[in-house]
Amino acid sequence: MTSSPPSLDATQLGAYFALIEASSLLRHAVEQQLQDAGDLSYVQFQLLATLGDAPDGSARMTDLADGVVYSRSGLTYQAQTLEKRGLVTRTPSPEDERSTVATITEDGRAVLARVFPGHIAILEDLLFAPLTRADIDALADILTRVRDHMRQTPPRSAAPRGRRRTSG
Amino acid sequence: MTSSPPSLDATQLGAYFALIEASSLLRHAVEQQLQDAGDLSYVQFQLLATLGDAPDGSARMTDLADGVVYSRSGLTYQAQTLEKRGLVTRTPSPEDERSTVATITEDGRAVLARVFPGHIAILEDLLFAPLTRADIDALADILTRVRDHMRQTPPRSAAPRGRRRTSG
DNA sequence: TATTGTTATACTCTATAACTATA
DNA sequence: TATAGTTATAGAGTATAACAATA
Repeated sequence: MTSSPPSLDATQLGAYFALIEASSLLRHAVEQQLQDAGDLSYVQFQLLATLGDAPDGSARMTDLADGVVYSRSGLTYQAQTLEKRGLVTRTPSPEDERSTVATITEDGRAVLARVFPGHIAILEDLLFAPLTRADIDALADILTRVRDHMRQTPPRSAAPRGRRRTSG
Repeated sequence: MTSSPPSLDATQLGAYFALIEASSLLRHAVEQQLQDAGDLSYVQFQLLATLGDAPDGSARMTDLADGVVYSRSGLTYQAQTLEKRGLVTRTPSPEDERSTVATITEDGRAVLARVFPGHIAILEDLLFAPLTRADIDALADILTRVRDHMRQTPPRSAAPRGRRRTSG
């Protein structure tokens, strides 16, 4: 009874389920490791890593929220948590007084450094171990395209407020 | 030892980030749709879908927990929620009095049916739209291997009680 | 008026531990 | 004693709406 197109073929279904389950298992394992090694949630790690990757260790809250979290209040919550622990600082932006700039601290970088090795070890063990170099190349290529496409495609029920700013 | 390679190459990093971000965006979009169309969380959908897929619409709680959820109490919680809504029933197993068997109801199947089209539409739009047939084949192949590998690899800190083993 | 960010709040989800009951 | 499941409970995380301040 495949009336309309309400159906996927077996391969599509397989890709979907495997994607969800693999990412779910990976995420779970990584979260455990981050918690054990650095008392960090995954989101917190993403924030620290994003800041640590920036040239000056800083980023505007909005940009952080765009890349990592889905709601502004969620980011505020996480930033507060990190600030209480002294892993980031928040200061008003000199250029735009409305903006807040988050900056990773030395302690923040230290936590990041403490957490990285185990993080990478899990990726090696869980994600890359069963893959060939060609697999990894293909996976990166395919998923990068998917991600870029998803970023461009606005959510069905676009929030009344926040826009995805990739439209530039 | 073997803490030697505390670094990944650019392609590995790309594959990892793309995997996390793509699955995260997809998950988010799907959760939104499931919520809107059927007032279901993703886990609840997974439970219903698993039951709906079973020959008799039933499964033991433990088996459900193994596939979908990470803790028993979490499954109990979700099963209760679904039961309150009349989407599943729970009955003691005749074979093993310790076990509980969850069964999807007609209403449960109806919700599933109501939710499916939109679910599939999102997958088409977000996940498959930018991919060729060959991409999808490759993705399914690679991620299936990854998932199977992850399933076999036990979590680092195994819970004192529940083993994640499919020791059947 | 639009944008940036915070606060208050409510809610969902998850996990741990203690507990019951059956094998 | 080991397994299956529930309950109590506590905590983390998220989102919405109201709010304040700047552009």
